[in-house]
Amino acid sequence: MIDHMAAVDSLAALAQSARLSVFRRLVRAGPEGMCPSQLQEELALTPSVLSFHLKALRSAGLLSVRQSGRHLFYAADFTAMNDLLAYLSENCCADAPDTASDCPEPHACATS
Amino acid sequence: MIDHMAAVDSLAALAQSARLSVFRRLVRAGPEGMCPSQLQEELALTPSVLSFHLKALRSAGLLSVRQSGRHLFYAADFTAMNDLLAYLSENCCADAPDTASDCPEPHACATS
DNA sequence: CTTTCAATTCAATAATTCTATAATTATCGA
DNA sequence: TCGATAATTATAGAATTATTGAATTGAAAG
Repeated sequence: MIDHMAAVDSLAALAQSARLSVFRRLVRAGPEGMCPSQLQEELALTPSVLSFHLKALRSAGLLSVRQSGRHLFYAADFTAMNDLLAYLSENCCADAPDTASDCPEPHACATS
Repeated sequence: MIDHMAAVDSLAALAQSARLSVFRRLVRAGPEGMCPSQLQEELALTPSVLSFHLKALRSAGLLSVRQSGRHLFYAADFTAMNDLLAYLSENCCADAPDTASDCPEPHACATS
């Protein structure tokens, strides 16, 4: 579902203050997504900084983009996010089954 | 439960190949944890590199340490991990409630 | 007390990543 | 077509982070 390298890339993409804010805003926004100008205003980022960070999130596979006229709509990729969350908790306590009773259940979030 | 800065720090700690391997190995190991010498052998890391990365994970609050004789035991902090997972999926699709039907359920993993 | 083993620290170098500014591409409406 | 808006790209300098190998601390065993 996701490999080690992809997980590192996703985590690196999220491991930056502005990018984490952007991603969380888009998670909140849902599948409709938002365009850079809205994000820019809400999060107080300059266009080029926002673009730089959107590109990083997109390269990591965490965002999808669609165009509508001169607006772009970025949306969180919920499958990618859920894969990442699953990867982090995978095999939780496999070597200590006695304590594994309340390990995390798999995530699932809207994809459409 | 976790704030923005703590989330960035945790993500940055995990966003590195060796560190992600160490963390996942410790997640698998459960609350008992493992000592650096075991990790070093299993993951093929030099002592100083391992120490460097363990320190980074510990600084981010993702690991706990206990001493036993001349061995240290590092263990994943499951509460910290679950807080991070929850932070990433928090308010998922809040702005698009129609599509939020299958948003992630909260995580919970062994802490003792 | 000396040796050995576990683990960390330190200093130097190498590599990556962030920010800011300026310039560029593309779309829409008058 | 021209001007304005949406967004990206380019580039360079600053800052952060990773790797290496040697030196160091500390506990345990003989």
